[in-house]
Amino acid sequence: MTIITRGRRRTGRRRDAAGTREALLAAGTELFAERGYDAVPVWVIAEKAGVNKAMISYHFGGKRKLYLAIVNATLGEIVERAEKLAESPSPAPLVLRELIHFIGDMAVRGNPHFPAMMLREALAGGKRLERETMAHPLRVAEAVRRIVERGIREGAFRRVDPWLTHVSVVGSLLFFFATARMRERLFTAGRLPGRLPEATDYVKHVQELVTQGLARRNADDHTREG
Amino acid sequence: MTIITRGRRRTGRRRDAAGTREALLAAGTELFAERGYDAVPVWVIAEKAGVNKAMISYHFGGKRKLYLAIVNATLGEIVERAEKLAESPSPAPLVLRELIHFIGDMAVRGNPHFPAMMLREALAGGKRLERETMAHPLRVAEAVRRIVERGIREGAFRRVDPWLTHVSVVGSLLFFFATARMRERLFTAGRLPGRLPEATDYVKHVQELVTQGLARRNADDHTREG
DNA sequence: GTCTATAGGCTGATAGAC
DNA sequence: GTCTATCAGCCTATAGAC
Repeated sequence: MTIITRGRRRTGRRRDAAGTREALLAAGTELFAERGYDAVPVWVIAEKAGVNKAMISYHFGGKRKLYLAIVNATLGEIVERAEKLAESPSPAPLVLRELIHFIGDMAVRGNPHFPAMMLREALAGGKRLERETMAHPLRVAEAVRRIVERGIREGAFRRVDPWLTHVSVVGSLLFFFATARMRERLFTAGRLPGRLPEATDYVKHVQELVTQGLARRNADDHTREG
Repeated sequence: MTIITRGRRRTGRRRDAAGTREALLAAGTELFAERGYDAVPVWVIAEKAGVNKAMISYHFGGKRKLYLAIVNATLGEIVERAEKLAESPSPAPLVLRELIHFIGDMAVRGNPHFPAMMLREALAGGKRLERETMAHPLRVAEAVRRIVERGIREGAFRRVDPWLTHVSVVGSLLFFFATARMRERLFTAGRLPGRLPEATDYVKHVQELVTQGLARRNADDHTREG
C-alpha cells in the first residue's frame, strides 16, 4: 500500500508516479480521440488528469510522445484480439461475425474512443506514427485476410478480394462509431427523424450484410471458375 | 476578355478578384482535406494559391469562413447528384449501384479530397459547421433511404434498416478513399503485400457486397414476416 | 516528482501604404 | 484589390525552486 507523504493534493485521491502516468494516459486517450492531436493543448490534458502540465514532459518526454504511447496501447489490444480470432477453428463466417461483434463491443464498452483515433490516424496517413505503430492496423488487416481466405478455401465465401473485404468491414464499423457524435448532434437538434440507432443494431446489420454479401452463391463456384 | 492592367505578377497568368477567390478555394480544398483544418496555416494556403495571405481575410472574412465556403461548395454537388439518383425509376438495386459508382467516381476524378474532408468533419461532430452545412450529409442519407425503402417495397431487398444501410454503404466508401494515403505509405515502405487496390476495384467490391447482401433471400419474404 | 514562471516559436488578423 | 509590417494570443517546453 502506498503511503501519501505529502497531503497537499486537491482531492484526497492517491497519486504516485504511476498514478500520474496513468491519469495522463486516460485523459489523453479521451481528448485526442474527441478533438484530434492538434486541437488539444497540453494544459487541457493536465487539467483533466488533475496533474501539472509539466508532468507531460517529465513522464513522456513531450506531448507527441504521450500521444504515441496512447496510440500504441490502444491499438495493441485490438491487434491481440483480432489475431487470436484469426486462429479460431470455427467456420469462417462465424469467426467473421465474432470479429465484427468484438470491434463493436470494444468501441462501446472497452475504449469508446479508439475508432475516432484510428480514423484520425488513417486520415493523417500515419504521418505522426513510427514504424511499430504503423504495423498494428496492418496486422488487423492480415487477421481479416486469413479468415476470409479460409472461408473461400472451405467453400463458405465466394472468391472475394480479402483486402478489399477487410476495408469494407472495418471501414463501415469505424465510420459508424466515429460519426456517433455527429448523429447525436443532429438528433438533439431535432433534425434526425426516428430514434438514434443503437450500436448493437448496427453491429447486427453489418454482420448480416457481410455474411450474406460474401456467401457463395452456387453450390460449387469456389473451385476454379471461368 | 479581361485585360491585365498591371503586369507585376510572378507568372504571366490572369488574376483578378474572381481569380484570387477561386485560387484560394482550390488551394484550400486540397490542403484542408489533406491535412485538416488546424494543420494548415493561412500562409500555406496563400502560397499555394499564389496570392498574399491577407487576401483570405479580405475575400472570405478569415480562415474559418474560407473553410465553410469550401465545404458547402463540395457538399452541394454531392447532394444534388444523390437526390437526382433517388428519383430514378430504375430498379432499386441498380440505382444503389449507380450511387456507389458515382461516389467512387467523384472521389477519384472530381475532388479526390472530399472523402477525407467529410470524415474529418464527421469526427469533429460538425462542430465547425453551421446549420445549412450540417443539412447536406443528411440529405444524402435521405436519398439513400428512399432508394432502399423502394427496393424493399418492390421486393428486391430484404427488410433492412435504410439508415443503417446508408451508414454502411457511405462509410465503407469514404473509409477506402480517406485511407488511400496511408495505404500508399505502407506500400511504398514495402510493408503491403501484393499491389495497391484500385478505386474501381473497390467500387465494384462494394457494389457486389451490397447488392448480394441486401438481396431478398426467399421469393416473398418482403411481405409481412413473422 | 511536482510545481511556477517564463522563454521562444508560430498563428490569424489587420492597419495602412500603394 | 493587393501587399508589407506588425500585433496580440496561444502554444510547448524547460529551468529552477521546492
